[in-house]
Amino acid sequence: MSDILEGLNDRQFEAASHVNGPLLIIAGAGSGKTNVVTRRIAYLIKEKGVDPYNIMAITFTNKAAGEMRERVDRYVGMGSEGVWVATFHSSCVRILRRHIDQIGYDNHFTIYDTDDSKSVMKAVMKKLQIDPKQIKEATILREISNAKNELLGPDDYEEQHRMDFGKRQIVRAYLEYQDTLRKSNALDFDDLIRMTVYLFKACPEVLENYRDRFEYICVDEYQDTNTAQFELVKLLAGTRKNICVVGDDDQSIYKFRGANIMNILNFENVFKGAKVVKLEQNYRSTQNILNAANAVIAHNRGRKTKRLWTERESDIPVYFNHYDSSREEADSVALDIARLHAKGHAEYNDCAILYRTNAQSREFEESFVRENIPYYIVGGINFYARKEIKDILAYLKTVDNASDDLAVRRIINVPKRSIGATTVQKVSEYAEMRMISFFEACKRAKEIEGLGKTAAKLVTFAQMIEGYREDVKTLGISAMAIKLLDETGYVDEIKDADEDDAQERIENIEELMNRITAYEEQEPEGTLSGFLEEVALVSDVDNADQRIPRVYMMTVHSAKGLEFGRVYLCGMEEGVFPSNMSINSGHPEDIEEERRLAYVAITRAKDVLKISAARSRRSWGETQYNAVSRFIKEIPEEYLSGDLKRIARESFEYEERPAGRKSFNEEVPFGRGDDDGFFGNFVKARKEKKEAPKEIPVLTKGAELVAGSPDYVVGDRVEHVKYGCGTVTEMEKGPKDYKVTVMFDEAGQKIMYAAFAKLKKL
DNA sequence: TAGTTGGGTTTTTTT
DNA sequence: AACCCAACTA
Repeated sequence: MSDILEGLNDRQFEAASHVNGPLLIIAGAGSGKTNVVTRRIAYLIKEKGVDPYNIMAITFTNKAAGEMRERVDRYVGMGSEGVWVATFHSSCVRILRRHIDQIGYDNHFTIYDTDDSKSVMKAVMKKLQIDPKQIKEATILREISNAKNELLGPDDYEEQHRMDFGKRQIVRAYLEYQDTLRKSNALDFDDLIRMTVYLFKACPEVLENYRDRFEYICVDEYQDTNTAQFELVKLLAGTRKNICVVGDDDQSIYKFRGANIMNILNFENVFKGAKVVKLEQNYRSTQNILNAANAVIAHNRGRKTKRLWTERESDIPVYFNHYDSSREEADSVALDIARLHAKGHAEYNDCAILYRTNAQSREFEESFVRENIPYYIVGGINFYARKEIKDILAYLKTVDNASDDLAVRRIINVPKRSIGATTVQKVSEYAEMRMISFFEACKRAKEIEGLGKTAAKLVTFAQMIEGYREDVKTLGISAMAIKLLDETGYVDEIKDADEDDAQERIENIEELMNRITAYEEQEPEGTLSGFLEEVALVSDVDNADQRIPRVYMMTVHSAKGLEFGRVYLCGMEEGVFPSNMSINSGHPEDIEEERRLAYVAITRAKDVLKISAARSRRSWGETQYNAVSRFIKEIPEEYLSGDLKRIARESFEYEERPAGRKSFNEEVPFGRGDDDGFFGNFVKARKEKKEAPKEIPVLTKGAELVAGSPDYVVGDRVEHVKYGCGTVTEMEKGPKDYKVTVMFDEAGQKIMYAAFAKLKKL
């Protein structure tokens, strides 16, 4: 027997050693599925002589893809890079970049994110005079997204709803929306999948090409696939049907995004004769945690019955605390972590705060700032969704693809160039009439009537952009971007505006510059399109480096696929988790999805799980009083410590020990006194702390950039506002600025521009 | 054209 | 409470 599969348990071995024909792996949380999948790939290559080039592994997140890549490289060694490991979306982009011209698009297409789609829809509704009060743009976009996930293009959708007058407006909006995208040479997220399927169906020779290549296909998180993705996989699998899917029906939590749980439940019917393997041994959590998880998920119907078990016994119970307010909940969690950390019982990056909605992060953030605990919020406002980042990206997009009207219009007057709405309107009309892009119309502004002096400004703008298009070719992306930031005066404008978040916004721009240089470093052949593509497809979770010592806060959705030593599952209340929407929808299956979500949350914890709820919670202006979540009541009391009737103070009477022994702790740091005076005092005492006055970094203005060379050299120790201390390992003089590489003690290696980094010599 | 103000809306989750 | 947009004013 081969040593590639050594150390696997029986079930894992059975799955990993399967070679031909369809295979369904039902992999419970923490059952080592990535291990099984990657070992199987290694086994196919090394033992069965399969060429790495003939294997494809598809995931949902870049993070999962990255992990898989790493392990495949490790097990396979030489030649492993031939294996196609990518997310659904990036796989499709790769394919479309090569062949999309065959279905009438330009290969230089832009990818629109959710925000972009929203802007387009707004404009569409205005044009079609659809009243946003009658149908919300979000409703239309959701409907369009659903249609696309079901592979219905605008024409198919129109056909299907020909007689449906209630949907008349949506049909019109969809047609116009798609038309706008096409003119801008843009695809939205859903289009990436849909167009690839369309391409395969329209051009059999292209499909044939990929079918020949991908002899073995493996799909991760299969329970999250939607109809379009399923179709894509089916097309690629062809008649060979060497398809291996891995998933867990109990962790299907993306129905709202079109995921079709039937894809996994029906797999055996669609792929007759499929081998099915269940992985039920969990290598992550303690038995107590699994007991709670099993108890909750057992309340769902329509699942493939499965029961997780482990060899990890532990004395640490699952905690439940019922606080008086969400404020108290946040403070207590922060205090708990602060105390454990002070005693050396917990590392910050071992801890995660999980909640149902992003809005809940706020209170935790406040408490953590007060306690001086480093934290990181995953998701929420995506880094790339911030205004200043979107602005600069719009510049880059304009440089990359001038037909992207959305991007051009976003920046035409940012920073202020005295080009107002009236002018934009006139240019749009002109462009529309001549069937040219907005940018093209700007170039010809002199021909447009009634613009007066603004015409010259438009021409200058267009020339400036075209200048940068040349600059990318000669200088590269980052140097062009630096030049752009400098010449447009974008950063200056932020500084001059003197808003109190100026510092933060400049730091964000700095971070964007870091990411550009990082991209250039990683992909020496990289292009501007390539960078923008990565930006569009990389999410926040992908970037969250769990090795950095800080507490991680995120929604349960974002936490899927991750694990933490200590998990604080917060806001377990009726109306929050399960959400009001799911309770009131009238569809019992919506509650089941919430329950799966709760199951995902619980199974993130390795050693300690602390669940909490609050009696009162402020949410949009009003105080709400919620009952304890039904999911908590589904956990038998013997699995919980601190029952529903007891109160906050008891959470701190136990201090868990690494060995797992329970012991009483006399000091009650946070007990409720005889009455409720303590809470107000507590908050007041902490509020005193003052923040250091904000300092705005000195940067840009070409002169300063070139003149001031840094006061440090290679080998020096330096300090960075965000990354802490590190050693300079490399310095390279660029056209405008020094490019500095620093190895930070905690944050790892970063490449940055001296003017932005503001490094302090130590 | 740009800045201000008031009113209405918002929260489920995301590649 | 916070954000976004439209309408109004300078």
